[in-house]
Amino acid sequence: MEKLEQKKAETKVGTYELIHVCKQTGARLGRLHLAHGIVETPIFMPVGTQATVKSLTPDELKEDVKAPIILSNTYHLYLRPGHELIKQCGGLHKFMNWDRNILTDSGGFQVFSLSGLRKITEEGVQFQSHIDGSRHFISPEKAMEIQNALGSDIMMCFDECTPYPSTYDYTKKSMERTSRWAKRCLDSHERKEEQALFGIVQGGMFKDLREQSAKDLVALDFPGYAVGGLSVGEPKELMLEVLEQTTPLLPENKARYLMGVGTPDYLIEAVLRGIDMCDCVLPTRLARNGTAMTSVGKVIIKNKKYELDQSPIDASCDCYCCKNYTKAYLRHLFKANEILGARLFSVHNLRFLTRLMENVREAIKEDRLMDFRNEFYEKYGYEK
RNA sequence: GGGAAGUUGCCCGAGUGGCUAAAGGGGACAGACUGUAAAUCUGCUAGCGUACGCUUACCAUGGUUCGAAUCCAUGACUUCCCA
Repeated sequence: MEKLEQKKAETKVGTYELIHVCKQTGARLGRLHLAHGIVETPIFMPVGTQATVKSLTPDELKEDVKAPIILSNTYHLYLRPGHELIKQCGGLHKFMNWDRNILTDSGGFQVFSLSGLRKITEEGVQFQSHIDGSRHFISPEKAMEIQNALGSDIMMCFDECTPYPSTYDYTKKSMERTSRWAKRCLDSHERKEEQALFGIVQGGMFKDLREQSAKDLVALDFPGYAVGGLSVGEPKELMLEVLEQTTPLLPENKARYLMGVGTPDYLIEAVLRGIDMCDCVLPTRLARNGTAMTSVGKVIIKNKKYELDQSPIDASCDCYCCKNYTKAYLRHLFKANEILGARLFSVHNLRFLTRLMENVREAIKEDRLMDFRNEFYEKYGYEK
């Protein structure tokens, strides 16, 4: 027992342990060693931008969803309540009462999504707060300082999520800057023993730029790598093509994280292409907007056809929502704008994706991920 | 019994002569959402037609007018005030 503890302490944070490769597909089953526990991969990570997975308690995330890791966000927590405040409150885990792992996004996505409010230079990004319009400057060093203060288990490099579509020239310039920023992030990261810093591959939809980006980042030897700049509006086929070309460029002994993907089909396709981790706001956002993800496709609960439906959202689901409530009742909650509806759907959608990944891991272990995929699509109503 | 105000599409409500099949809400119906500026946003809501369009529409009936939801008369109903 002592020996095991010792071994655990010696395992560097961010260490990826490859357990098995699916003989049918090449998909990876693994374990990611982090400061707040081991994460079995492939994994879907719920997003809790503002130090809360919207509408859910940590207990619900643990017991109902069964999430070992969640995301939070550098930019948002820096603006409100402020990373120094969170540090003074004992760090992000204590602050939000979450004792499992946290991955913090760097704010790179906000460079993309708040494009009307910022200006990018070599030094960093000048932002105007979306809350009060005040001006702020986030550099790679600043993003590291914030994430060090938050104390997340996985930190992300400060990058630019290149918009789609972008020209070759812009994408190249942006990708090269992201590479230079990655080096600066690595150099200014002060808590390497507790916090694993992941690099982010950019390069838009251009093969040679993806190659260059991967090469630049791999040379810096991060404990894990993300594929960024995908799922930003490009067609699915293009996205899968770029992903398929990008993951082989990443080291096999490191975790690979596809950022921002969250529909069941994208998750499965990502795993098939060698991805170990995904995150997305989609399940929680859909939940609040009244759409459930189910094994037979999505359910827009406000539709009239569910008015008297006495069945659960998903009969094959083991979540609290599906074990206790009918579609008719859930429809009523959403029509009446009752907050419980958003909560129950959030539990369900997150559990649905978490369970999907549990099943994916099981299928990889048994070398039948392609069969699983085909069966899943059959029921879900996707063409293969 | 006397006086005043009012009656608009599923509901509330704007509109006081042509630009009105009628603003704006709400509701209903449908859709979108992918490292969260989102419990948000979009479409649609008289009938028929893909559409130019046609038909029926602003309490009822009659009238004025080239033209009426809008002006006049009568009736019905609603609300308020005084007895």
